[in-house]
Formats: sequence, structure tokens, C-alpha cells
Amino acid sequence: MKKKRTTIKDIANVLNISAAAVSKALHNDSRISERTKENVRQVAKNLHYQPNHLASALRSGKSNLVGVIVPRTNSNFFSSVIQNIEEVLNEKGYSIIITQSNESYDKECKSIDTLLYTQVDGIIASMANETVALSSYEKIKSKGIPLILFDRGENDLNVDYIGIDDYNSSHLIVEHLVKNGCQRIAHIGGYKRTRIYNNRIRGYVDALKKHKLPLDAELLTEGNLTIEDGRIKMTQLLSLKTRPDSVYVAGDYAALGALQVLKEHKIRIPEEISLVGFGNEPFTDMVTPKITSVDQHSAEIGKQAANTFLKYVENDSTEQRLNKIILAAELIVRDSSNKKTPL
Amino acid sequence: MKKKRTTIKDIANVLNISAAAVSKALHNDSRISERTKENVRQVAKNLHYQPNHLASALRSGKSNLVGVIVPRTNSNFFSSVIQNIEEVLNEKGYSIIITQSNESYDKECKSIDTLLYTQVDGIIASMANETVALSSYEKIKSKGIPLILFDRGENDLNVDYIGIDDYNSSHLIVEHLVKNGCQRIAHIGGYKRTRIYNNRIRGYVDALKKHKLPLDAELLTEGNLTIEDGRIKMTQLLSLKTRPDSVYVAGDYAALGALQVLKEHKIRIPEEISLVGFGNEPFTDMVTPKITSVDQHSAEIGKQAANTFLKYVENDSTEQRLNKIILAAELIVRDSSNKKTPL
DNA sequence: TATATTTGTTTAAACGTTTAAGCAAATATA
DNA sequence: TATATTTGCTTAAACGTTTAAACAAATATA
Repeated sequence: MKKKRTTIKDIANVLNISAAAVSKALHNDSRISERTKENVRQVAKNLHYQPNHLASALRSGKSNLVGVIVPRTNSNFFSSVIQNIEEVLNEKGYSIIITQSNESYDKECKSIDTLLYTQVDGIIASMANETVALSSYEKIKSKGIPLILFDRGENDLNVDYIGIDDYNSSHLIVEHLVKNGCQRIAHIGGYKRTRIYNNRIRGYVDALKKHKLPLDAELLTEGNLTIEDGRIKMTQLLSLKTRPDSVYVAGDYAALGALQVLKEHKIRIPEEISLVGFGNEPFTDMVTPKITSVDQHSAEIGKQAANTFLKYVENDSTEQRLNKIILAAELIVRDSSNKKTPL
Repeated sequence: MKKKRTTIKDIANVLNISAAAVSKALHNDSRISERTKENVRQVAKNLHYQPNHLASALRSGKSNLVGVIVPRTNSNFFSSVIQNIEEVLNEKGYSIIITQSNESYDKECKSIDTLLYTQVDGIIASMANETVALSSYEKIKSKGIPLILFDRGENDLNVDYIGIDDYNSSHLIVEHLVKNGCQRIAHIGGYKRTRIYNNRIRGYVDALKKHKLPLDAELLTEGNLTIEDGRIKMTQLLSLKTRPDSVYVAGDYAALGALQVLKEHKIRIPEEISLVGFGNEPFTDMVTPKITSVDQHSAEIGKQAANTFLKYVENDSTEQRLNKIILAAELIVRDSSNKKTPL
């Protein structure tokens, strides 16, 4: 059974002052005397007073809650982004509500509804793989609630976006592989409809051109980049008449699947086939051989996303518009592609 | 700039009925005519009405929000538990607020305050490694808010707990190692003050006794079970005059650290030293050799935790008391300890 | 036909805050 | 000393709901 909560009125009664005075004292209003403030703080402590967020949020129109939507928390990238968002926002008195879309468009819509219903002051999101329709996100904008996208974004929404330079990352990777003597570079990519994967594909294609390498359609695939997807695509690549001498996978999980298949086929890595992943998930450094990957600066992305949100609430007049922050990614070279490493 | 929200009153005005009628219509009250209900639904849709959670929660005293506190989301175990909690609770109209303690007692206290402030209807938590004082958790209880613990619990709080049988898991592991011919079994354990790790240690000690194996103090260590901790403890074990022939690590991350050290020392696994982890994190199946581990049934734990919470809100009279649900764990045997596997 | 019950609605208070406006007392300014 | 300003509070309304109580009209019961 619920115990009776202590309210601002209880404090007021004890001190024989008005509830308004108590409220102001607790907010350190300059028009309240030090003496009264001290008294209020004392009584509040004695009665174990805890402010009621619902009431204050309702009245003031500010919930101090920020919604975060990610495809899943179960990946180092996303959980690191979240942790950094939380750190920055907590500092400013905000709490975050995390929801997972599980890469499902349906779940994403539901999450958005829940967050709006909860009256969050803003939403920071990375879109599900499945998402193509934007009406749900438009709804957020139409309510005048700041929307910040990261990693998986969408130009057409005309909101802030923080991500890494996917196009250029592909260039880095191809360059690295070429330097290691690779000539026939395959790409296991994500779905083109997702902007970041599209950019990686474009970067891959352009980089091949730049290095005067032939572009072979059978070396370029699209998928959802799960471990299973990586296994399937790698198996396909191995069955080609002319196998690639290197594979650039647009996600670490798929890269892991590819690695498993290569090992099962007893193909030497990187001697016969070099492998590069994307995301710098911790396991890339744990498996044998360690997988070369691209670090996405998750901490920085989280901080920038949080700060972008804060920018809006601090001077609340600004209208939102397309504003991209693109961070340079970093190639972490490991055993799976570094032929010069002495064994 | 914030747009004006549609409220229940706006709908009432359009239809020339009272706000109360609208509220009841939306809640499908039996005393409202079908005709009015239909009208209300229609107008609500046209005006893009979205109920204000703050107002209804304030008035009804129910926020439909449940707080979840975990040491970190960045582990398969926790994120899987969370996902299952969310699934069960969403079904019943609850949303969850996830907070991470980062294994810090301080952060945990802050999280609890934030959750209470947000007026959550319940809290499902797994305690931080650091946590020894319980006053913060007592505060939850004293407010009459259901508190459910999982994995990392504490008897003294006298609340519901869902976890696996740690004591018996240790028996399973020791038994398995003995069957594989191991005689000198080391244990890299967690801190004894944390109940689950204490149980694993007790199980380890008792299992050694049961199998008439000598208990050697230098083979039993305590730590925080990070990768780094695993590295340190394994290095220590290797420097002993008589090395162990097998190591049971109470956490997968530490087991991974131990594995790294073993590989760096070119020690053959499992021939020279067998290795067993705990938690069945996905990477145990990714590394070489694959690490034997204990599955903790994260999905089941999440579901049970959520259902336990629901039990309280559905018949809200019940007082909370110590009530443990202990699930049997499952040993997943892999290469790191299975000497009978033909190479 | 008179009375009781059901149906469909309204009224008004309440949830716990915040805040604009008001006001008396104390202090500063002329 | 008279007036203006500042200080420290109070009053009352508001935020958007829910809900107990009231009530008129319609319908059922005797």
C-alpha cells in the first residue's frame, strides 16, 4: 500500500507560510529571505520531501526528460553513445529514457508515441534499418520538439545530424587494402536505402575508380549485416570463379560472420583474403585474427548529440533545420588486413 | 517555438460536451453512449490529439513508467534482460526508463533519486558491484514502490529476487573439469561482498571438497572481473610454483582477459590449462578457442522480473517480502575445456 | 400511474507544482 | 518628510487530466 507522500504544502504548514513561498525557496528565488530558505531546506529534509516531477513538469511545460531511440543497446557503439549522452545531459538536470527499436519500424513508431506521450523535451534517435516512412518523425517535428539524429539519419527530415564521414571511410579502407597489395576488393554492404550504407557503397565505388581498379558487380552485395548475413555473403563470394583477394564489410558483426566462414574454409587471413570491418566493436580486437575496423568515435557522437539538444532548449527560439556534424573516422589496422605484420 | 497542444477540452468544445465526457469516452467508460464515443474518437483523430501523460499520471497517481537500473547496458546479459522486461511491460501499457550505474554506488543513488522523482510505478534493478549500503534502496521500499532485484541482489532488503543458482553452477563447472581430468582448479572470482560471487565461491569450495580435491588459497582470487582484472589474476596464477591445470572465472570478460594472457604465453588450451567462464556472452563463442561458459537465461530472468512487478500492481495490497526465484543455469561446453574434442 | 432504476451527461474538485499579480512592510531616495 | 523602490511574502489561477457526486431524462418495475 502506498504511503502518503510529503508535498510542498506539508512543508508550508509546518512553517506557517504559503506553498508558493516554499516552492520559491526550493528554487532559490532571490525574493525569499535566507532565513526562510534555510528553514524550508531543513523541514524538507526532515520530512524526506521529494519533489513531484509530474506536477512540476505539467505546470512548467518542461519534463526534463529526453528520449533516446536506438536500434539496440546491445552493441558497443550504441551503448557508448548513450552513456555519453547521459553524462552530458545529467549534468544539466536532464534524465534520459532509452528505447530500443530492434530495427523494427513498427516498434520505432510505438517508441515515438510513448516518448511524446511522456512529454519528453527532446528526442535523440538513430533510425531502424527498416525505416523508410518518416511520418512518425515528422510528428515529433510538428510538435516543436527538438529532434537530433545520429549515425542513421535522413536528410529529408531537415534536422540536426551527427555522424562520421562514411564516404571518406570507404576511401581510407580501399586505400589501405591497395597499399597491402589487394586488387580485387569485394564489399559486403548494408541496404542502400539507409544513408550511411549508401555512402559507404558510393565511397567504395569511387575509391575503386580512383585507384583504377575494375568495378565488378558480383563483388558488391547488400544485406542487413548480421552475423548470419555476413556468413551468407562470404560464402557467395567464395563460390565465384575468381575470388576476391580482400573483403570490406560495412559492419563488424557481418565481418565476424565472414571471418567464421573463411576460417571454416581454412583460408589464410590476410595472406589469401584480407578482411576489414566497420564499427570497431570490442570483439574485433578479441577474435583471431584481430579484425581491422573503423572507429566511429561513439563518445564524441554522444556528446555532440546531447549538446546539440541543449543548444535548442537554452535558446528556444531557433527553428530546426538540416545541420550536419560530420566527424572524421579512424581506421584501426589489425591482423586481418595487415600483411606486413611479421608472424 | 512550441506549438499549442490539443487537449481534451479542445475536443469537448468541438462537440459541445464536457471535458469529463471526453475523458470517459476515451477510456471507453460504459456510461458513455456509443454515439458520443465515436464522435470523440473521430475528433481526437482529426485534431491529432495526444493524451498528456503528465496530467493523467499526476491525477491518477500512476505514471505507467517502470525504472530499470543496470550496471551497464553494454553486455549481452543485461541488454537481453532489458529487452524482455520491456516486451512484457509494453504489453501491459508500461514504458521503461533505463539507467546505468556504471558499477558506481554514487551513480546508482542518483539514478534512484531520478526515478523516484519521475514517479515511476516500480523499479527493477541489478545492483552495482560497489554497492554495500542499502539506504537508497530502502528509500524505494519506504515509499511503497515495488522493488524487484535480479542477478545482483541482497537478502537483507527483503524484496523479490530473480536469479540463477550460482552455488550449483559452480558445482556443475567443477564437476565438468574433474571429468576432463583436471585436479588443480583455480577460481578467479568476483568480490565476496556481492552475493552472487560469494555463492560461486562457496560452490567452488564445496565442490572441491566433494571431489576430495585440496583447497589451495593461492588458487582463489577476488576482483572486479573486468578484462584487465582477468589478465592480472591469470598472470599471477601463471607465476605460481605449481600452476593450476584449469581456471574457472566467475565472469566472461575476465575469462577473456585470462584467455589473452594464456595465448600470449603460448599455453595450449585446454591441454595445458582448461578455461571456463560465466555468463555465456556472445564473444565466448567467437574467440579462439571458444570459451566454455554458463548460460544465465537472461530472457527468462527479464520476463520473470517484469511479471513479478505486474503481480504487485495488479493486486496492490500485497506487502513485499523476500521471495526468491532461482533458475537453474546451464553449462555450455566449448573448446576451452573439452579435452575429448578431436582436433 | 407512481416509483425505482438505468443511462448519459455535467459539475467541480483534486493531483502537486509554478508563476503572474498583488500587497504590506521595510528601506532607499529626493 | 513625502515618495519611490526593494524585500518578502501571499493569493489565486493555471497546467491537463481523472473521478466522485449530482442530476435530468429515459426506461423499467410495481
